[in-house]
Amino acid sequence: MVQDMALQKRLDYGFNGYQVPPTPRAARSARKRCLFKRKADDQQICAFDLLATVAGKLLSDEESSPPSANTSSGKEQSRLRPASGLTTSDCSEKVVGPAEQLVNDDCKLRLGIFSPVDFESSGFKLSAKCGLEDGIRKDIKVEPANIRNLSIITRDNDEKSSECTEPFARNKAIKPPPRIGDRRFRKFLPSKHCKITSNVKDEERYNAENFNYLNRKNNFKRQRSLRDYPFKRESSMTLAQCLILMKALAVTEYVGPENGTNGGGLGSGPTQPGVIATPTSVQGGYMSFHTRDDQVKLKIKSFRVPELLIEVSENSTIGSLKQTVMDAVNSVLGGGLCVGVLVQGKKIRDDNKTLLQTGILHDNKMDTLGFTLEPSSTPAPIRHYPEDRPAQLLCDSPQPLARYPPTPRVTQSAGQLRNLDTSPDLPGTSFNNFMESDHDSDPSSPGMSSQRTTSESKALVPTFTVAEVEALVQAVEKLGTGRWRDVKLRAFDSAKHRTYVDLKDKWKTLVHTARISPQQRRGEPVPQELLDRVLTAHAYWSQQQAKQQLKSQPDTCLLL
DNA sequence: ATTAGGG
DNA sequence: CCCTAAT
Repeated sequence: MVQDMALQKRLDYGFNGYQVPPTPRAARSARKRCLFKRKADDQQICAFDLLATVAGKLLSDEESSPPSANTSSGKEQSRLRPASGLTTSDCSEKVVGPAEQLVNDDCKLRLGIFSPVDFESSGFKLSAKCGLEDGIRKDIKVEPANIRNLSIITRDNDEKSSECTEPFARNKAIKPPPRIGDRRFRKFLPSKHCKITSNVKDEERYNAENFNYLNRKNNFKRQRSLRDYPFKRESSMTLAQCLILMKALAVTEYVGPENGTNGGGLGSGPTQPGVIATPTSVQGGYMSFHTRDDQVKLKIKSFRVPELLIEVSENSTIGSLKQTVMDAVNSVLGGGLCVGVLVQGKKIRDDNKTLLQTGILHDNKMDTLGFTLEPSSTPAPIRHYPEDRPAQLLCDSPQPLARYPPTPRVTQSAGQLRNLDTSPDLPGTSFNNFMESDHDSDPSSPGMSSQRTTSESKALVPTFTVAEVEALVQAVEKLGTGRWRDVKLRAFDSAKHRTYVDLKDKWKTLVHTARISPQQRRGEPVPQELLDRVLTAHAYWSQQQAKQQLKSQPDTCLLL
């Protein structure tokens, strides 16, 4: 069948992501790896060097536009989008070998052309790892840049650090990452030891996964807290009040140019908030473009969602309103949006203009810089029925919703970020998204104050992102539906908060989602293409299973 | 520890 | 997601 061939093609994908071990077993082997690593320092190819090499190679191949202040211009951005279909495997497979081979034409093609700033501003970043188990292995991967729980940390030779024995230690003091967005990429850098850490505080989870009784205990606790979590008693609020509450800030913050050493960022530098004109309905998405040195550094705290029409009855509960807005926002996001840029209220249409030409300078006033989300095709009016979603619904799925701050907030995910880029299909394959936060205590302040609130307050993300779904689908396509542990290892090894049970469950719901009509679907929409693949893969593997069973018991099913 | 499936 | 039974 044609479909089978298509599937088979996809199944041929390889994968070679690096892993931060999420399971105890993997953690143990990681320790082994690390021990080895300590002894093998000399042979070890620095991950950073590797990156530098790749980047430098890419740059030197790209004579037309040397990196300069202009590199983040629209012209550049048009090239930022990695070729769709880029996967970790695509890269890492190419990457094994001497540095020079890292970037052959093929790989370059797949990677797209990155300039230094692109690594962070394009929404993707490169990272690398050296793993030593049986020989030297080098993996490069491309991942969404807004993944926060992974950082490359350069280290001196001192290996006393706990990096290996505590693979999940929070790295609060994230040292300034190697200057990725930097023309120094053209050179090799002095060898430093890089490590990739996960931002996850994971002792408890580690234990929980390790021991059933602990698991139970934790589950019990969690359930209690959820049950006891009172749904906000805002029900008396009028709809109008609520809408006021939901008004978005639409603030663009300008963070001054980075002065080298200080990796801090959020609090530093002059901030010149500017409000975009007349917000209508808004979701407080968050994303940030980080660039370095002479680059403009922006932090976009929210986007206006255009043409978002919502109809709700005044009798609706806050809960149903939240859900409605969520659904609406998500459906718009899922439908693909374009990002528009406003400077002084004027829309900049010329994508080829540089920031410089547009007047977006690092020392400029940023009070008039704005971004918009624009529907790529048609506005999606969304209507909702008054009481079809009472507040109890939220209690049914408390995790994602219960903690939403008053302003409905859609967590900016890798997948959504991609959507902003209107890139239709871009499988990120390694997911280390979303730091875990266990602040059971104070869900209150949505936080505008301190250094890290913005990024960390949206930490709790139990819902699967589109990018994760992509990875899951890809893994299942290759491995089948009966090998969740392998799926986990293959595609989610570094995503500690996804257990194989999660993956299995997600697959179940995916299959279900794919079977129902699009209208009945809720939550962030999964691209139809993915759902199709789900169905195809599911059918394929079901068939395989059936065949296996037939083989094992041929006599029980006799053909006529 | 994993897998399969019901709730 | 949770829970359980069966591997």
